[in-house]
Amino acid sequence: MGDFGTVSPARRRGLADEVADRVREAVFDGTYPPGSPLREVELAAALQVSRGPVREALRLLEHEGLVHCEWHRGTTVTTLSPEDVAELDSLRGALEDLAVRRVVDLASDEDLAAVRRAADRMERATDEHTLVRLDIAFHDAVFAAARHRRLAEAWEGVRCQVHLFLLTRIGRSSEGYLARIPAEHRELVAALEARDTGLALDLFAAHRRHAVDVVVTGTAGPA
Amino acid sequence: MGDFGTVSPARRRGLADEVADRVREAVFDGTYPPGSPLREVELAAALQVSRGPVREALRLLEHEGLVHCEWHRGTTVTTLSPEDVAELDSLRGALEDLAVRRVVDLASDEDLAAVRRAADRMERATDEHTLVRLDIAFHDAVFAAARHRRLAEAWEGVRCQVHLFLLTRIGRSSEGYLARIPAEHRELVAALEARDTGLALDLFAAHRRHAVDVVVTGTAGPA
DNA sequence: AGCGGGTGGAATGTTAACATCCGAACATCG
DNA sequence: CGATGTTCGGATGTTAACATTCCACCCGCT
Repeated sequence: MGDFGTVSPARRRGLADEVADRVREAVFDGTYPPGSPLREVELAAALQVSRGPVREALRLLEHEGLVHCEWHRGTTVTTLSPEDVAELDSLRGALEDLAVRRVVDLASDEDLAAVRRAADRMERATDEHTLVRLDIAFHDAVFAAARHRRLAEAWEGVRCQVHLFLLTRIGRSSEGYLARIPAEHRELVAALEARDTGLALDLFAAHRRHAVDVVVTGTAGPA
Repeated sequence: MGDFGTVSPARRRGLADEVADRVREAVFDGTYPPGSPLREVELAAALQVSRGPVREALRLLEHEGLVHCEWHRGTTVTTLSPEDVAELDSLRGALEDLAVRRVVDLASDEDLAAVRRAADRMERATDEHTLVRLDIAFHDAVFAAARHRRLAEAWEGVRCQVHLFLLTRIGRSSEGYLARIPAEHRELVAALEARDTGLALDLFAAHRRHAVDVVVTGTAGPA
């Protein structure tokens, strides 16, 4: 079952990455809602590390778009305006189109299997927060299957913001979310496995459209 | 002549940004060729600052893809393999396609004028290095005209690598470069100003193609 | 009351010293 | 003679103290 043949990278990470992970989780857990200030000394004290790694982590999170830093004014959790959501969606579309094309053209069967597993995992989700997490994980798998390092890095630059956006989505309308989303992703996987570029592109575009519609119109759209 | 009406942001930058600029320039000047190690203490001593800002600057440059850091092993200037160039080109294509579409659809006349000025500036270039610099500046102007903050940030993630790539290009074949490139950019501007989406997309694609062809085939292509 | 300037506090930016880690060269043992 | 263990040097990772900057509050003036 495990992926033998590809041993774990076993690379030692610095404290900064660890701190970044913790803060990221805290933001997604709702501990730090959008707009909250993230003071370096507080985080340093809470995580029992010095301010150096904390600073580094905050800069990393800024590059991920999760927080916003201003000179001598501190960092706050990003709040996404409707314009931000539009920007995010268009950029994500450009990246995902390329990813989908590459997956269809030259993804290995193991990569596709990993994508399918990520989709399957969504079926067993019980609450919306974990479903959002698994949703992001699914798209991570898609970008990983594209086998394009720089593309995956570019996705990292919007990944957390999409997560944030999906979080506001479940705040607006969670009706049928748990049932609808897994089915939608099943279709995406099917199109990918069928190696149907046009269909996959359309389905992914529709998938994104559904997400923004909920936030923009405030409803789940036409049933 | 100057752009009055839009006052300079006048925001104070930290030392890290200053250091990053210096190192970037040094890399593009050839002071640090690809593969060179960038030691924190050396840079700190040379720039008369402490290691803190230098570390921060190096992390920034890593996000720009200009250098590569490894844990407890130091940072080195990026060396682009042929696969890297291919990755770079495809990602740049995805970003530039979106940018071109947006410029055609909703760029102001002032934005287009700025793009044209950037193209005009290339005519007066005398040596290849400054031409490369102006080439990058031209594409900066295009992304700026797209009025899409996140897209511009994504471009920043490939910008320096494209610069690096263009530098290797002039190393391979500089024949007719000084005369050809400005003309090519003039066509790009014309297509943009004509608001012809299809033509602009094609010309930008061809423009990218020319660049990679030089490096991949080792010649300037069919005369 | 409204406004301008000064002041205090708190947070970030910066620095220098300490701890940790990796790699290469040398010595050692089979 | 080859492989393994060790040691040494240099670099990065981390820490705590110092300097700078901003914001909010308050005071005095008009």
